[in-house]
Amino acid sequence: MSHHHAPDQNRVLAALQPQELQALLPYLKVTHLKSGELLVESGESMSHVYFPIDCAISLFYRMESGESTGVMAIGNEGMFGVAQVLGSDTIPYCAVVETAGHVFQMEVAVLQQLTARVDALRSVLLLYAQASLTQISQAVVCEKHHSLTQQLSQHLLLISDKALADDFVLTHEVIANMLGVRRESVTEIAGDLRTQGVIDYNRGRIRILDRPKLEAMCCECYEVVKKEFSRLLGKAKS
Amino acid sequence: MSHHHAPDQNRVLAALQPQELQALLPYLKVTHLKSGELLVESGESMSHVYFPIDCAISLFYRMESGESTGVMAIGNEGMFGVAQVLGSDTIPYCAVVETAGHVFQMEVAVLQQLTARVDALRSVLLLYAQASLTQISQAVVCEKHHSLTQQLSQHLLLISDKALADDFVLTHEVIANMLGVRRESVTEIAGDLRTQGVIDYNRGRIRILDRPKLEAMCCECYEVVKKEFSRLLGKAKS
DNA sequence: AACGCTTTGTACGGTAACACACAAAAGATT
DNA sequence: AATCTTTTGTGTGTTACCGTACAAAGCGTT
Repeated sequence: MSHHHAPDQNRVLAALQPQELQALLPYLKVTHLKSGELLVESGESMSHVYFPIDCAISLFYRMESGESTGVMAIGNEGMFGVAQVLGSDTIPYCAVVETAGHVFQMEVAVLQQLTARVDALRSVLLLYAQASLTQISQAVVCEKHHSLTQQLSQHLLLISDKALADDFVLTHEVIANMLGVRRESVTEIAGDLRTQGVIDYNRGRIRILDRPKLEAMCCECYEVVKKEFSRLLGKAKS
Repeated sequence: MSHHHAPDQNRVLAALQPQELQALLPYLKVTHLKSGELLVESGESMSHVYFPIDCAISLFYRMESGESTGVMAIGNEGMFGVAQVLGSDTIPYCAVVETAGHVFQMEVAVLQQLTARVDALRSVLLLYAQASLTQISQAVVCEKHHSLTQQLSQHLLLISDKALADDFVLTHEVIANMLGVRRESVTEIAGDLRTQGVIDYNRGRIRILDRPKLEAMCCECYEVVKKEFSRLLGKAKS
């Protein structure tokens, strides 16, 4: 991965026609996001939208009880800021960088103006909104019916896809938070996966050793969402 | 409730300015949907979109194992057919009528044309799409952290809101399917609620006796979603 | 080397919801 | 009245994950 980032490394941007992408280019700026960085607080309006390249941004809901729990993760398959495209300045969730990496960022106002004027741009962003709806819907199905083993496997695959790497920085604690379970439960299942030679990990760094096996362990949800993204935004490059 | 239905009984339609609503009127047709009716199969394209008046439409995912499980329910606060607005002809979920009632229906093609031309209409529909995203996101949070008692209470309130009535036709079986739990679990919790005088029920008919108490029993999620709908689409009439 | 912080490991009782099995009751059908 | 179907009730053992507590190990800092 060179230090130069092409816009088509993000699948939403890649779904645009060359001329629309050209129109966007002057307003896209590559930035690096640090792990744990808080992008926006629940209910606050934001200055930029983000098109991830090789990082994962997670949305969290802060419960009245004080704890927070993950809602979804966004990576190179999508964008953070659909709400702004759909006409809402804020969302009731906060956004945190789950794994560090790069993004294309763009000012909200600029995107909104372009979206209003350029039909083809709007079409693509709305298709992503729909893909996004499917992604969350499938999460509802998944957590109701699938075991923690399946969910953890799926989450590791998703993070791997977003980080563009087989290994990434992520503690059991952070995963537990995202999946809405105890840290100890993650440790236990992760231990099983390690015993079976599917993954390895050490102090916050996880590596996927046997991807096919990991895919076999996770539920249909992973594929359902993946297919829907391909259908709506076109096949991924890799 | 008279036999004549005004468009503003649906909150998405009610959010439109008078002139936009006028433009839609010729294409809206009131229909009655029977309980259990299958509106569209997973992956099939549909001829109409629906703006519910006093019924609930549920989305279901058919799992590879054969069972199906609820994803979300749609009533007078929304519409069935956002996917078509966002540019997708199909979704990977099927739609079933959970409680019978009336809808405004409209041909997909007509809505798509109007949406493309009329900015104000598009704005409102996209705001609903965003509200919809919040609704599902909150479902993810809810089923992870809240007890079945809370979820059942919430579901009964939601159905009551959609049916525009304190009592409605709904068996434990159907609720269980929607919430993704066993029928026996629903029977047990519902029995508790009945003992406490919060609800009463009999062979498929449920009545809410003490709404305030029921609201007290359910989690914050109900209010979070309600507020977000109000913020995006304006306050409800009632 | 000593200390502290972060991350991971393990153990134990508790509980909410599960799977399965079957009974009872209320309407519907003949 | 007898039968059938749908809906609801109940009981028994099982399981996945929880809450809590604490130990061990890895890494950084001084």
